[in-house]
Amino acid sequence: MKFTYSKEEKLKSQKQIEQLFAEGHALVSFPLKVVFLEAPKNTFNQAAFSAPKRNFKLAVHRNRIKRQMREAYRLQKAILDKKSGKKFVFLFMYIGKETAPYEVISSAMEKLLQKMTAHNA
RNA sequence: AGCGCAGGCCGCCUUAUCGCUCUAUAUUUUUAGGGAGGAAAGUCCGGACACCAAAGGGAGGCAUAGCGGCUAACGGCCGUCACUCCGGCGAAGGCUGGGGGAGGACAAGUGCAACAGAAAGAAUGUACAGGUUAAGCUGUAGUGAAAUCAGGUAAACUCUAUGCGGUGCAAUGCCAUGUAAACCUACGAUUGAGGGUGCCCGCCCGAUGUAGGAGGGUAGGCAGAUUGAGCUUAUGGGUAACCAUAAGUCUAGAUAAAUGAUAAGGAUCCGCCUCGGCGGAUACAGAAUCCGGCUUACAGGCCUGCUUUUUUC
Repeated sequence: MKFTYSKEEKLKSQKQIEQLFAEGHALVSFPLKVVFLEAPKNTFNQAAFSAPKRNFKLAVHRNRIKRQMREAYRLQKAILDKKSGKKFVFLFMYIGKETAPYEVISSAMEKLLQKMTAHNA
């Protein structure tokens, strides 16, 4: 297993994102929240990351949060692949009001991934 | 040397591991190299470029305002003068150093104005003198920068001169994919529906058309787009902004949006203190068509000029 996160693993389709909001399930592990949905047609798991402009006015802060979330996902996404070949789309959101150290984001991401694995098993 | 003011410059570094993106090279995932800023920000001016109707006339609106220069252009920059502020020298006239410097017109109209004063444009008071049938009718005193004499003010309306067409890369062109020349309603076919990126005129386009409804589909790629009023150095011209010539150089190019994450070490600053360590801090902030400016934010450090204080000679 490689710790990669390339273009194929980014969620881009606006249609899929709309569907995700409409039909997806949500899980929370502060300060992160994830919305996910099974996507049988996909050949990869696809993920997107967001930090709301309402809580983080500066682009620098939003960039940093998204980068840290992406890094945490990249290093720990192997948890998802242990089970069946089902593919999913995800949207990770940062719901905290202030920036957090990387360890906090990393451990929150780990919990989320394990919760999802349990939910889908 | 310290403090203050003004201006300019820099604005953390190295290594390792795991990743992202672009370009070459390989051709099946190797190898090599590039990868945020001085403000990338605010989107306030000016351009390049693109389209809108040949981008034409008018109304309206906006901007600028001593003089000279620079520039592709500007509301920017440079120089300079009137004026003005702070300091030094001098008895004084004045000389000198630094800072500010939106500064056309109040001889067209309208408006505004602290204090003093009876009164600052429909108001003529008090005292004295003159004068008359009578009367602020005349003069002086007093207030003030200014009193039937008019003055000040235009970053007040306004006037004058000059300039400005509009919209912006989500512009625009091409390729691919998909659907439906389907259905309903209204209007209309040269006597013109409707449209052409503010208004009026003019002009242009315009018929299997136009507008609306309901219900579907696509929302990918390429060009624009990263070589440009480019950057560095040298020489020459110019007080300067800047210009000319020569040589060298290629320096981000993403698109649900790369430029990162983690660890270790170092540097600078601050605090504690057992003088060797420990703890903390390292700002403002993230390219999106590209340039030239302006404005605003900024830990810490360096340089230059001036004022002032102290010490030494």
